[in-house]
Amino acid sequence: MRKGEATRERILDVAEASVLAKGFAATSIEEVIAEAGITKSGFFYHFRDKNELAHELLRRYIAEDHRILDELFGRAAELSDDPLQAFLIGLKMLAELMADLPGGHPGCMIASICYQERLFDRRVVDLNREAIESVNSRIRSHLEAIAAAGPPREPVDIAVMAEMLSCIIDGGIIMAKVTGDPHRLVRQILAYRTFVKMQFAGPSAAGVSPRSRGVAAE
Amino acid sequence: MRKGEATRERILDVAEASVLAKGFAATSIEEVIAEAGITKSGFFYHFRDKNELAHELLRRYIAEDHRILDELFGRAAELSDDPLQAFLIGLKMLAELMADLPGGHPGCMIASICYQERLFDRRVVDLNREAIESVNSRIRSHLEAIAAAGPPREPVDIAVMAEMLSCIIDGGIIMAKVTGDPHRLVRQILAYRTFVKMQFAGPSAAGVSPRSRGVAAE
DNA sequence: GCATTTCCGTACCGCAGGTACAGTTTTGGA
DNA sequence: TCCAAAACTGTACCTGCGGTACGGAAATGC
Repeated sequence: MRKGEATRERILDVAEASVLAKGFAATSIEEVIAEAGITKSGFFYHFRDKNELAHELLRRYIAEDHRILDELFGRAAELSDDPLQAFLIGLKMLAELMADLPGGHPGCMIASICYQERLFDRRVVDLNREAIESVNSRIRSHLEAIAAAGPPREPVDIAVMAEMLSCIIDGGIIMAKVTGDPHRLVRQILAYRTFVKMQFAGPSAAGVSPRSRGVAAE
Repeated sequence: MRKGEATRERILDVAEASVLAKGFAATSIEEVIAEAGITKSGFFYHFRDKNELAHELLRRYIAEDHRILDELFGRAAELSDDPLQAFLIGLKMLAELMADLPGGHPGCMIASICYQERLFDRRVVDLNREAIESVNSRIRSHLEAIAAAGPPREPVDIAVMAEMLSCIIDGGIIMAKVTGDPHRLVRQILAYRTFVKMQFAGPSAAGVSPRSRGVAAE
């Protein structure tokens, strides 16, 4: 039971790296089992077929993603009672997290699957949609709390601003991977942070509502 | 000669759609030639191997991309002498162009290749990097002209703001594809437009430098 | 110590990428 | 009109991988 879990995780680790580097179709089971140190029979003991591998790969990625985001913005909320400051702190911590990844972000599984839609059954595609909407929803709730204290400087839909972070991250990952410069992703997240700050706490908008000065405010 | 070109383009059309929907490895030559109405021998007459297909696919995509961007911002520049207004007009036209795509944007070839790096030789990978830097450079030149007339409200590197558009587009395409809602890409481009407008022409920054009122200003 | 879990070995099928090469049709130009 | 080049077709073949099937062995936990 415990040993089985470990092997399963090892298979998923190897497969995830391969999928993000070569795509799902080019991720050969032979290569995965060779790197994971098992046989083909061992692989098919853990996963019925390749499609189930994809499903579990995505499920695990989403769970980890949610865990990280919740912990990150949870800690940020402990550092400031003001929703805006907490969100800005969270964004800065997110940027630092990305900066600390050795070799840069390996890639977003959601984006990878998105560009190979036709390979997967509806369960995987639906899960992918739910995942991205779930992240959007989490971010949106933060922005709604911020907007409750005062309207944005320029009229931009809160939902669109929430989606923008997902776009910035996915786009930033691509930018970083293509150019070979991991810092590009970090810069983009901080640029988004500037956008949020300007929308809700720009110098000329100060005084509209009581904004506490948090550690992330510059 | 002319007939050969047409067949070649037809192959590339079919292959491009398949690559953006299933990935490169899963794009079977058998399927491409069936849809293009030729034989396998015919395919290998035009392309030495699958890697050359990838290279030509990317080359064609980049050329078309540059053509569209140049024409779009070129026309925008004719509508306003002010760099900021021209850029804002260009962004709005870009958003409209994306909104008019039937079935939404089919996907970005650069992003697709990025998530399958290890499949291709260095020529393709290098071309991909040059392509994204080239787009960044084009956008940056516009933003530099804008910044020359007055500093941004918040200190954000012009290069980062230029890269941000690429990120927004690539991220927006993914968001639109995964959710099945093409309009999400349009909204993101317009949100980026708002960011640029706020940075260089916000109401509280007015009067710093003479900004002409263009048709795209709201 | 015993059942369950966790894997190994082997043998096999079908499909697609890719190669090789000879032959055929189409096309554009002199 | 003819001819050479371009633009394919047809066939045959090799290789590697996804996937199946099934029997058995070793490790694990109670």
